[in-house]
Amino acid sequence: MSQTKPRDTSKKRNAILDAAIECFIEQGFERTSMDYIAEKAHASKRTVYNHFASKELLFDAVIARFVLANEEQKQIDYNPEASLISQLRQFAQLKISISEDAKQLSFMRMAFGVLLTHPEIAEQVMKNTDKSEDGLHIWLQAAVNDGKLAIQDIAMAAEVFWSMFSATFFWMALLQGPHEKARTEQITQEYLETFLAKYQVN
Amino acid sequence: MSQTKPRDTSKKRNAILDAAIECFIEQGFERTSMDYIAEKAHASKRTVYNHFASKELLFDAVIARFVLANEEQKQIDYNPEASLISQLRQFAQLKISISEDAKQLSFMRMAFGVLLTHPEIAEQVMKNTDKSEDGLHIWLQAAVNDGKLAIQDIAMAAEVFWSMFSATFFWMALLQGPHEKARTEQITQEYLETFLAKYQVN
DNA sequence: GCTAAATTACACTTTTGGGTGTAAAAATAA
DNA sequence: TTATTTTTACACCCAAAAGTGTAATTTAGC
Repeated sequence: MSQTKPRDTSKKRNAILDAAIECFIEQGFERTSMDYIAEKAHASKRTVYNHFASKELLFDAVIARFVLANEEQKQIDYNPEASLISQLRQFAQLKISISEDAKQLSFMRMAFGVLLTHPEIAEQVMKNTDKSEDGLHIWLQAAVNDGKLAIQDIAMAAEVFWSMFSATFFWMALLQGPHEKARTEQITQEYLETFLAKYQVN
Repeated sequence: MSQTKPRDTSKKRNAILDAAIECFIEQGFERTSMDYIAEKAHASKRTVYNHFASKELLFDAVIARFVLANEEQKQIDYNPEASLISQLRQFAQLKISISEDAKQLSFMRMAFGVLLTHPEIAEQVMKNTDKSEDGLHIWLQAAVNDGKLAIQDIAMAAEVFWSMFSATFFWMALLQGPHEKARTEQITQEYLETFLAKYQVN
């Protein structure tokens, strides 16, 4: 009779994930060896493999954890008293703050590098990421209901909004690093004005 | 007396580049071996190394060649008779057509994957790419001169324009492949209207 | 045809790194 | 304490792939 004696192995597992995420950011996926991860995690390579059957699966777990840690939906509530532009600026700030966080940027750079290079991993990762409701949608709907914005298609308007900010503060930042502060504000202002020129009710 | 007898080695060199570009697209940079490139180029590995001292340098040459081949500046001339939106749609089409060209998209995916993963290569490549004047700038200036657009900062307006289309038809296409035709037109229309809402003179 | 340059075949070195097998040691629930 | 699980140390395997040295062979300019 084999009795199941499940123990809590999450400590080592987390130590390994911590080390892995650090290594991947520091050296990139390809150049990080499993030996090095083990060393940083104060674990034996064998233990790493006991927890994660392959480097790919370890990478998947790292991504999953990162997504989990950052999926706190920062919702900005619609405030009929405040100006539209100031509230929209807060949404923009969500994207901008990513481009200002060197650690997060490094992680994204690494992750997308891997995803572009390894389609099979990309597929795995995409499966595990459910597209959650965008906080901007809710805000836009509220502004429409309040008669301040005229939008036919909320999803489309959100796409207009995010496309501008993503291109500059995510994709470009990925390649070139963060922007200068003055320039960031200048561009943000222009994007916000453009968005409102289209959707604001006169 | 050593007489120089320089021969034309561009044939083999180009065959190697052709093979390399094909291999990199097909398998990605990391997974392509120099042996395989040599085989596809109908050359010996030694010859490959005689032309390109390392895999990195071969990659650089591939990028340089691709940039060269695609740097034909497609300029759309300003036409005071035609509608602004129809002319701007032609600029948008430049970006969109990239996202519809599977081969080019594959190449971009591979190239950016490498650039994100290998910062040292990225640096090399960036050095070799001079930022050329954007055709849109010229068009926008002409439209301003014609009194049809009101733009303070041409470069900024161009950035607004390209950021929207790049995010959707370049970066997203890189990850997700091309968009459906109907959706492409819908989004394009919305982006163009947004741009004109901001800059068109009433 | 002569000659130097370019190319080839091929064997070889070397490094790297993913992944495994195993037996001993450490940790932990009961 | 005991029984079971987890972890460790460590030796190994193995495949892939970058890059080199060399001598023979082909090519092309003159």
